Amino acid sequence: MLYREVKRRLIVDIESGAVLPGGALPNESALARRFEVSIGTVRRAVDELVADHILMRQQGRGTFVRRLDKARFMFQFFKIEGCDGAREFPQVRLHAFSKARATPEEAHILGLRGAASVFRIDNVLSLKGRTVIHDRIAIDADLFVGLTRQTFGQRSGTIYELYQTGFGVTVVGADEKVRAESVDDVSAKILDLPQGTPVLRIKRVARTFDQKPVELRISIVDSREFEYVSSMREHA
Amino acid sequence: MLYREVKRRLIVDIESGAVLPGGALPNESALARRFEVSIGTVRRAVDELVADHILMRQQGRGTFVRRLDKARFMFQFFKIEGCDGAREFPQVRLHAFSKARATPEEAHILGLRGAASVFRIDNVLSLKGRTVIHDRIAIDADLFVGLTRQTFGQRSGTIYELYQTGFGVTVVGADEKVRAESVDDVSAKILDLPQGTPVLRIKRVARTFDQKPVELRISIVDSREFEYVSSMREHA
DNA sequence: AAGTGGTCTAGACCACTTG
DNA sequence: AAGTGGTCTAGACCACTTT
Repeated sequence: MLYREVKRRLIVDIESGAVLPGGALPNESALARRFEVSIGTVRRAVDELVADHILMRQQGRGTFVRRLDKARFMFQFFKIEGCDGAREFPQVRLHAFSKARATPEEAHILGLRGAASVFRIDNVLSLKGRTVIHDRIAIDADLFVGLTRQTFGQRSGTIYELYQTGFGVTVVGADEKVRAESVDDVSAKILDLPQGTPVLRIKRVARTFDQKPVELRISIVDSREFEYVSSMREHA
Repeated sequence: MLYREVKRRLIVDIESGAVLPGGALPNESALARRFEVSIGTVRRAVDELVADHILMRQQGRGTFVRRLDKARFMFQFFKIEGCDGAREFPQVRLHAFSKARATPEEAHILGLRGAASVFRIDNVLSLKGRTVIHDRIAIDADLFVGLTRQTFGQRSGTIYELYQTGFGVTVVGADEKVRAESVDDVSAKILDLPQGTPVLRIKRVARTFDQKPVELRISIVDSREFEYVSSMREHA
């Protein structure tokens, strides 16, 4: 389990900002010397971080910390696609931004104390020019100090890229629970749906290292022309 | 990529029945001699097959071909759980069994010629004593020669275990697409739901080695008290 | 005690990228 | 040409299971 220790120390380097997103790690022999292990052990630790989508290797160039850019977001976290299988990056519009006391459920899921504050962000996402997703996001205000409607609205990349480069919060995974329900009045208005239309309700808990929850997101999806996809296999 | 070749040859052994589900592989040094590679290369091939849930290693005992038993089915393929996170093996009741011409969609998805036949199997699944899932399964009749309502109904384990031990078809992965819709009349009756209740409609394509599709399954899920869960991370 | 998989090492050689 | 990651080898030593 020596390689586990190496992996842990590499994660510390990433979390602490010693190596920044997009930046290169020292080469394998340097890491082997520093951690006093063989190159094979370094490789095994890096292998896992590559499988976790944390690092990226390029033969002949080096090993880099992956950025949570569009391509990766689409690949790892965006599971809505057209009924014909077409995948497309959604157009995102900020619908509401506020700071408020966490609800008991939010506090419980995000692991906050009772009196904590959260930022609440409502987004409306469009695919093929149609408004099909209504996202309600809640994040710990103490983890994203200084976040404002402006910094959020003016971000250049994905939301998770903003978390990562602006606040040092790297989302590494998420759990989702999906159910069918009749659209509520608020989402019906946003998605321009008749009352009672069946929609998907997706509850996502996004996590950073050590499975620590950092974001709660409820997505309401008009699934008449788009679907939620899930693949159950390891290697593609 | 030598280890890929070793992996391929191990898969041939499994598909051909040279090593049966539950049976042991030769030990690592024997495999290394047979394939004329080093033990490390054998290990890498086996590592991937273990990650794919095809093989299982037990230190001190050996390496075994995994059976598609309940435990594995629950872990890998059954994604419905209670809203409280409780997981339970469903009670399954055979509702209908027939053999018929494949519809164009079935033929396309399963890769059959136009005139092919399929078995159609309707199952009703219960959790916590409540009927919550209606499954409609279609499989290539030419792949499951000799399957009857009796052999199906009298199976001892899971459906996928029957495929594996009875017909040499090992399901190794699946893709699912989920949408919300109003329950149709047939499923409404089976699930005892009022007309128009929102339900999940899950379309699963189960695949064997080389991604070959072997089963098409439509599941209608009453998601009022149960949810579809999906995890987006590599290592647990 | 013998046999199995689990981990780690040390190094050779190759493929690719950069200057 | 020099430096990087990618693959494969050969073997030591450990932990565990079975006999």
